[in-house]
Amino acid sequence: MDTKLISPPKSPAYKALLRAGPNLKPLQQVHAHIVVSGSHRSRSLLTKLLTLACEAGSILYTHRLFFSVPNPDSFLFNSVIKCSSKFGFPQHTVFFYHTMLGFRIPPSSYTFTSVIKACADLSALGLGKGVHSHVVVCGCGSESFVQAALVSFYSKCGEFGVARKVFDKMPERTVVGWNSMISGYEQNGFSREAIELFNEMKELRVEPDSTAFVSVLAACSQLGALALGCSVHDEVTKKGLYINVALGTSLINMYARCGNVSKAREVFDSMNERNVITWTAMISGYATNGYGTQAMELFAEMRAHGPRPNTVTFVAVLAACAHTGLVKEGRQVYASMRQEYGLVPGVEHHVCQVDMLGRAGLLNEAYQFIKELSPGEAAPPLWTAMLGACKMHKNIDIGVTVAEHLLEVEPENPGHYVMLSNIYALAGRMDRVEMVRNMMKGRSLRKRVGYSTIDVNQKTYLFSMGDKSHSETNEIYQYLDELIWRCREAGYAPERESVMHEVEEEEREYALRYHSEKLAIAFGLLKTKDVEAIRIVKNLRMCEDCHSAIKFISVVTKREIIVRDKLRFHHFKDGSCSCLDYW
DNA sequence: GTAGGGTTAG
Repeated sequence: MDTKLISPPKSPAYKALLRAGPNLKPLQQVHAHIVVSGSHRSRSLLTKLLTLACEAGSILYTHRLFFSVPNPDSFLFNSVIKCSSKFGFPQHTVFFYHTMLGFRIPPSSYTFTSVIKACADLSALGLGKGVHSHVVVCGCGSESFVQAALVSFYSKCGEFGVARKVFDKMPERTVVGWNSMISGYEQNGFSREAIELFNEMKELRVEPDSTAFVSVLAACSQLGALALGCSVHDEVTKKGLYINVALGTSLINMYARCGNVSKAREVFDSMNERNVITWTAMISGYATNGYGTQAMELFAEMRAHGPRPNTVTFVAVLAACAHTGLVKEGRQVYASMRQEYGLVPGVEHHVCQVDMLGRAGLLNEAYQFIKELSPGEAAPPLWTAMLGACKMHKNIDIGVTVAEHLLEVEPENPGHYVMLSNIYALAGRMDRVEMVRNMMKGRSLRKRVGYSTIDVNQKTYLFSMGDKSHSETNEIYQYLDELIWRCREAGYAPERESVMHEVEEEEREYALRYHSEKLAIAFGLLKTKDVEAIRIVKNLRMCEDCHSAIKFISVVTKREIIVRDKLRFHHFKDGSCSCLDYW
């Protein structure tokens, strides 16, 4: 018989607390009983009550309970520090930590782990450094739990070198220690380093757990590395790991962000537990891949039997409406945010609305929307969305006004200059184009360099515009020229080079035909078999000329081409694109 | 006579 079952019975009051659980009203009722029965002097009961109150989300009640105890001991302090950190009240954790020090109660490694986590949640670098010194003084510097927390803290504060230093000095690296560093890399955008470290860990015979897989899958998502992501999924399956919510969601996100939506849906359907994040990931996956209708269907299902949507869910749904031209639906969804769910739309939601109206050609309405929303100064992202719409619909007048305004407010943002110069180019005002370029140069603003990557035989190849660094450069350029020629025969008309149509900041001195995505596609076509789809990841948005050219390439080569750009996916097949040219 | 930590997903 299990010995745990014959542990001594708890007091009735304690059992009542357990029954109440982390629910405020029942807890307060039990509290009243405790007071009436005179057992409110019991530390143990109050400690349990306090942690449950905190878990219930009432930090106020937690404070009241804490200060009802005359001489709090280290046990009570550690409890309140731990639960406030765990249940999302990091600033209170710091407060209780300072109070503890004021009471001259020595902190332990248990105290430190919670406090460091709180500092990480607050991104409070200075504060955390102070705690770190204290850790060393107290002789807790070599505790593996404390070290893992420190690694995570430093990387969340962007102090990468320090995080790595702490990691390198760990005497014994638990899987959690590795995970801290791997996720640190991943969250700071160093996906390749994250994957490298993951492999290094396995070589040292540390078994990855589901958390490790979550991080490495996130790294694959960032890179758009489908083949690698699939092999990680295989590994998860072979290990027989249970697909918990985080792992499943991470898989969905990986497949969606690598362009394989149906596989993402397969994972979604196979999961035992799903939460808001899971649903949002799937909806957003549909939205970014151009499946607006499916996104709306899943959202309807979520409203009917899924978890309650939150503000992030609404960003995904509104983006789906904007990108698919579902104006009527978008208006309804936007209104329902407040009316049905009591959620307050934020800047991201407003941007989606402006984007939606603007793309649909309702420029005046979009303009009105911004004006009514912010009688004073509107947020730059709203004007940026408006500007995109002006360029799309070639509305030079509003476009120039908006762009000039943006240049005033954000003179450091190179994107605004590029947009303005593009609008001038559209209007044929080449003198103005030159002027804007000179302004940029004068302010020594650098444009972002565009590049595209493609994976062939598990190797990643990177191309930038006019790139000639590749060993097979001649072959690639020759093939691309031939390809473009075949496209022209099929009806492709390149954009006139005198008009700069590039959405992003690529040099116009280079011919449009050597944009990085075209180079990567040519390389992919040369190197892979006829049946495979070509998958490209681009760091910026695609220009209209490339978009049009790739449609023709998909016809003349009879290949499916999938391009992930900065914002979303383009699935090219038989001469059309999943974005329906509405991007 | 009270618990037990650090890492993870949109």
